[in-house]
Amino acid sequence: MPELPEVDAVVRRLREAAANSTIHSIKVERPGTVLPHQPTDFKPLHGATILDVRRRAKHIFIHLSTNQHLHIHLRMTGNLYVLPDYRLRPHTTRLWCRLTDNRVLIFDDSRALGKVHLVSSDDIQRIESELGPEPLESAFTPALLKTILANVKSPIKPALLDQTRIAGIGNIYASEALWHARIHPATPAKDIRASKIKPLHAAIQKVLTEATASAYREYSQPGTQIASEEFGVAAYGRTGEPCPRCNTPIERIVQAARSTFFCPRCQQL
DNA sequence: TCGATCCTGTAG
DNA sequence: CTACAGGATCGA
Repeated sequence: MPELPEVDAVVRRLREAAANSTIHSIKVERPGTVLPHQPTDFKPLHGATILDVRRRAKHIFIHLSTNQHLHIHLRMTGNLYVLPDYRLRPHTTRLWCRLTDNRVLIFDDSRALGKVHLVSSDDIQRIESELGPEPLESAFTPALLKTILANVKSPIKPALLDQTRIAGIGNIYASEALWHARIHPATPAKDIRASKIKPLHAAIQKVLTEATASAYREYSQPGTQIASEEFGVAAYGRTGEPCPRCNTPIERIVQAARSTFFCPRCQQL
């Protein structure tokens, strides 16, 4: 279940395994995965070479020698990896690409919420233009964060999940960043004190940087399942457990239909 | 800005 | 059995 650090690790692993490989054939096991396309739309890609694999926020783009791109979003449970033979694919495989060396690129997604679309360079430009800045790039400064949050009436936690504001923060690391910055998740974004902007910016980068390093280590083994077990979670999923800073029991609330975890003592309104 | 929705799997 | 899951979109 990927957030940005896991997507980044998946992309890196895939690039190493599949760049410069040629697609022998593509099989769509579940048509809903490729909607609005028809499975037959992928036939012209047979024989195409994978030029590169990259990501923008949580969107993955596989550039093909036909000058088309596979636009992949893993959503909640998607995963991408290469196996030595197509017969080894799990039953939750939604689409797979057999490569000319007989290895197979698997799009595995148990909940089937993820998507694989065939797009043009123009489509990619449009998709990217609707996304906020990458939280780990140098353009994302405390000053920019301040601008992004100004006038935003919604609570900070759901605001951090809005990909048009900042692109790449997900539910776990939003909770974790707010815990590190000692900000209550229900604080209206525009009301975050100026003195808290820098700590929040630092917390976002710290959490994502550490999670990325952790995801790289976990995914260095081919075929590793998605999970961020090595990353040291402070609050997420720890309802009732003591806050690592002050021992107050962590609480769970629901915001915009997503779970939020926080320390009611360290993170006050 | 909220709730429902797309799906399946797993934990309690 | 029910509740919940790390995402995103749609309509009310």
